[in-house]
Amino acid sequence: MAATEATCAEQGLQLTATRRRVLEILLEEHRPLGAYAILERLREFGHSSQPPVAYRALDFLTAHGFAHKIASLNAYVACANPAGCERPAFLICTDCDRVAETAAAISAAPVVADAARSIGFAIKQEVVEAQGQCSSCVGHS
Amino acid sequence: MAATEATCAEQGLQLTATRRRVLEILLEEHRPLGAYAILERLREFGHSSQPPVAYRALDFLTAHGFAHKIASLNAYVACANPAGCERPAFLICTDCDRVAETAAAISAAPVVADAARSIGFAIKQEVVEAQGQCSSCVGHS
DNA sequence: CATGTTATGTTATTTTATAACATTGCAAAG
DNA sequence: CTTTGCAATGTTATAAAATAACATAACATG
Repeated sequence: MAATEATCAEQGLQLTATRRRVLEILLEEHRPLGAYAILERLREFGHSSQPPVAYRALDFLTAHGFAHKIASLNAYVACANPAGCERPAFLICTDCDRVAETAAAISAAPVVADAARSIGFAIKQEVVEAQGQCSSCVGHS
Repeated sequence: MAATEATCAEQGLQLTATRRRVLEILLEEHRPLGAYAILERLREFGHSSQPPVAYRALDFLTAHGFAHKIASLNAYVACANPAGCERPAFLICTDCDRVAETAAAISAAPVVADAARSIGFAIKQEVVEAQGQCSSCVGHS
């Protein structure tokens, strides 16, 4: 949160009440939340709770790297490293729904990078989302 | 298609009319189609066109690796290598919407594999989707 | 104060996906 | 053969995720 505030101050970004509240909600739960789950939480705090409210805040947060969308879950998480977030990759536990975030430089997968090069594909962005079991859930099933 | 038929025969899977038609539709367009676009095409062929029809066929095709879901697009493509498909990765052109499929062994990204190992995360499946420009679209903008 | 810009509020709708239950077709067991 | 069970399909309804479109507010700057 502090890191996010600092970045916003530095770059002249407006961390408004709604945006801040959405980020706080994501930080409190440290697991992926759907936009409508976030909306419910917002409603508890007296904010307007129409879908665009949540989506606009999420657009802001994800555009600046303060939060990320997990495409395979249609859900959102706070960034684990807002100070220096680069090309994140996610480890999603299919048992407890928690998500670990790790850094993964672009084209972190050499096989993919090679394939891209060989067909002249210019990679701009990569979505890397691994699913499996986290250490607390391994063996529990 | 032949490869898919062979695999089904081998493994006792039923490539029924609807499932076959959906796969044909995906093969004809070789680009990602949304479930409702597929439904529209199905309707042209006199099939029932309620959503579950398409989703059930897609569930079958994706479960057995004959087609894949592109999570970042909420769309589906035919598998480019149904004979021996392993952990596919996708190169998605943001200009022309075409998708190239490449093989990417699990944990193809060493950075991610290392991170997973260090926190005891057991990877089962990876979603790797790169976005950028394909060779025909590079430069055109 | 007028003007432009950025953020919100609000209504409605679109797009994506699934729940739930009825029906059919077929193969194996009795 | 018939009935029992299963896999696939049909159908209705609804849930869940996302956006379009337009109105309003808040605020800095000329």
